[in-house]
Amino acid sequence: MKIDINVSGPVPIWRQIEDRIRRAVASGALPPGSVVPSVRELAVRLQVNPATVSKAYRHLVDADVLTVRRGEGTFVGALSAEAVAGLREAELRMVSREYVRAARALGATLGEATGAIETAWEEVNDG
Amino acid sequence: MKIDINVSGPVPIWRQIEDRIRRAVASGALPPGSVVPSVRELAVRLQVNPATVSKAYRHLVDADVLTVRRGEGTFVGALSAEAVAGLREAELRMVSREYVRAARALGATLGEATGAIETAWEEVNDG
DNA sequence: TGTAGTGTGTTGGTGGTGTACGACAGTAAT
DNA sequence: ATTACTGTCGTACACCACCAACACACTACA
Repeated sequence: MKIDINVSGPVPIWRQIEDRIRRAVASGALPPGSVVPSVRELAVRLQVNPATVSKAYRHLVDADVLTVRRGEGTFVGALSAEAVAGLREAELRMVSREYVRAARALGATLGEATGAIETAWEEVNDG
Repeated sequence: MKIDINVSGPVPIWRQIEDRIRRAVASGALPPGSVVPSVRELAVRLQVNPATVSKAYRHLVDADVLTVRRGEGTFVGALSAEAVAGLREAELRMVSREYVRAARALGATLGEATGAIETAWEEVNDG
């Protein structure tokens, strides 16, 4: 469980946390039923207020991704394998579309767009 | 010159405008020396305040992408062809890395990542 | 030559939304 | 009871977007 956030920039911290957790669940790195870092622990690790982390968790609870047992901790919900797979596919589709939109705006061809991905694939270190 | 913005959502309007203009310049749709829509005109078209557009333009001026001739209008700076190409490449590299980071976080393979791009390429309508 | 008119971008003041914080409340175990 | 953990509540602050008025440049016309 490794999370790094960008404090500056337009996207709120709690949303960054939400996205990371959601992706971790979708990827299988956080299996259903497993425990996620406590609000305080993650807050300390990210140099952030507990309430900020709590807000991200709450959104994920509303989306049925996490469940909270007060006084005990926060856990990944009891999602079926299909639900996890669907979550993953939906996430991948979303980021793909976003990238395609940007690439088209730059006047890139499909080959150029995928080529840029292959190049970036080497450069980006594993999370 | 066609711009659509998302009023809701976390990313500020002025930053959306900044990104669109920058990409238009990088793609060659807005050649060096050409005139960009006036602050007022774009403000009316986007249903937005002139000061908001002005803020976006000012950022692009600071980045040497645009130049302002007060009383006359705002123009794309006198960038060389290499500068434009560099701008385009930098932009493409940035969005590529962002996508790769997300795809890796989802545990996707390179083939799956590029495949998702190809799928999305068909679905996304041209800007 | 000067003066009004229309175009341009810019500035100070204001209201509102939402973030991130410090302090608080609840629960389990010792 | 007390301790140490959990998640949550009210609030100050920052930032965004709006509004109105401003400063500058060119043109038309008398």
